[in-house]
Amino acid sequence: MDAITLHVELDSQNPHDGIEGSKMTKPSDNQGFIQPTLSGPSATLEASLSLAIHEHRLLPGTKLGEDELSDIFNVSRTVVRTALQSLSHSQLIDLKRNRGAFVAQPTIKEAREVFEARALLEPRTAHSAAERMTPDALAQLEAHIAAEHDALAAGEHGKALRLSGQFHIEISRIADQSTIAGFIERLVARSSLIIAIYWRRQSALCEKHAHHALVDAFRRKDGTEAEALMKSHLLDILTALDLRETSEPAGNLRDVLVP
Amino acid sequence: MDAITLHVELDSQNPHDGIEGSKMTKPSDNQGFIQPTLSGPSATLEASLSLAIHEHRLLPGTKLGEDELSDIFNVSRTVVRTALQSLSHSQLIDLKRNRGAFVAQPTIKEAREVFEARALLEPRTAHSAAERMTPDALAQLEAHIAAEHDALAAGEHGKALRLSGQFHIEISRIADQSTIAGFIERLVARSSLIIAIYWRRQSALCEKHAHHALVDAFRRKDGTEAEALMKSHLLDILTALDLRETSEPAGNLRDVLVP
DNA sequence: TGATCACCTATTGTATACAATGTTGCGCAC
DNA sequence: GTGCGCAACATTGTATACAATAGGTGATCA
Repeated sequence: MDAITLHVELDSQNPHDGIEGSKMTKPSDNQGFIQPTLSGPSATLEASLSLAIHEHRLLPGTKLGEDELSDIFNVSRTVVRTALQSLSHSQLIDLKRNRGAFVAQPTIKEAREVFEARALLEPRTAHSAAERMTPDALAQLEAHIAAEHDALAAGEHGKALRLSGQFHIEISRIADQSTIAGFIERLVARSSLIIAIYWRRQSALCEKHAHHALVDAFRRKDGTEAEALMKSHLLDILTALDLRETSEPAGNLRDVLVP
Repeated sequence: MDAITLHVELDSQNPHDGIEGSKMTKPSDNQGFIQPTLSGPSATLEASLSLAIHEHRLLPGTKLGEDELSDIFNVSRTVVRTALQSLSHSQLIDLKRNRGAFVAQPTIKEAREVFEARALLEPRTAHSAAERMTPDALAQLEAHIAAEHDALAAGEHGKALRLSGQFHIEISRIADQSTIAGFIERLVARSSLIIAIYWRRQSALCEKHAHHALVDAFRRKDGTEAEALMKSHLLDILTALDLRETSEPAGNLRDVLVP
């Protein structure tokens, strides 16, 4: 039930390449990190891994060997370990002692918890954001939606998924609540893992409409409407997940075998 | 405005001593860590530092030198760095590149944000906890309040403060929302720093009454009442802080000098 | 006497070597 | 043939040595 091989291609020569594209086109795109926790080489590594996870190039359960990563990025294991510890704190990866690092596999219970927490934080935050909305912030959100659309049109589903998550983070940043924004950032990150595991719709993530509606509410500075829209948007995502207990990988053997 | 010397005495021989007392008497007392992020020696170090910060033996701004800590705890700097990075993620310490680790000094803005986040999360969580309350959990909370009382009576203000914060964490754990509990844990930790900096009442933290009232509501499984009590309790703490802008250490020099 | 520059020291950042642990595969016994 | 146990291996945990950087201190010059 674990340890898918590391099948994603990570640029060995210049790890910056992977993020440079989006960074150049949109200055606001800081790879999903509101407040980078690290600096120096390990920050680059952390960003690359985080990006790959957000874009579903690294799937839940994938083992992230220290030697493997240090080879790929041409840094020492010390740097790799620093980055892995950081990602472990963001709950993007599980760090098992003497076993190694694995891309996290949120359980169904954790998935529910994540969306309960989001339901508690994000609607109110959207309300605040609407009230504090400025022309600049609005333009930024509109540009963001356009980028989402472009990515989807180009068939870059991973990038589109990451951008759609980042949309939520930018809203929380506009609300000028960096503490809550940090929490939402973590929740969005885990949501990406949850979607990777439990998404059931055949179609791609269709958040275009919901995000457009939100921006409309923001344009009118209609906090109440934004709050309601965010609430239903989160519910939409949640209902598109298959969180039936049966899809769990049989953690409780006895319950499965003894009727 | 920074770098108070490391004046706290940390047991060098057996770092476990500091936490052993409360751990033995109350099995539920896991030093404030709901889900320990580290394991091994660095976890011990992390726990000791976290404890010292929660009990205000380590004050905001205190520099935590790597060599100093590795001497005190008889571990290598590698282990120390791991613990410091972990604490940095909890925002209990600031890690400044090439400068070192300092016990965090939340700004006034951050202090407000922390309590806004708590106001968003904790009342609803208390509501859930009340509905899910079991006799065991209730007994645990009552024992916790008794421990708070004992610590206060013994003049152990630091311990009392830590326990009063932990009370909130235990409530969130009873609500069976580990994700939200993790957030509340972080918020409580930062609240401890905020109290260390901005507390203005001469008297000690008088949370006895509020916590008792909460337990009463829990006993009756009155979620609505618990929610309201928690809300006003948080407001009480907030109003006991001196968050006037003037007490900031003059970050904006121009505003101060040019009338 | 004051300020500026350069050097020096103290401290952190990184790499590597060694120790410890978990896993896997093979062989042996039953 | 199956199950157990041991041993070799791969991988992570820890310690230490070296490199790099920032801050402080002293000297020198205006």
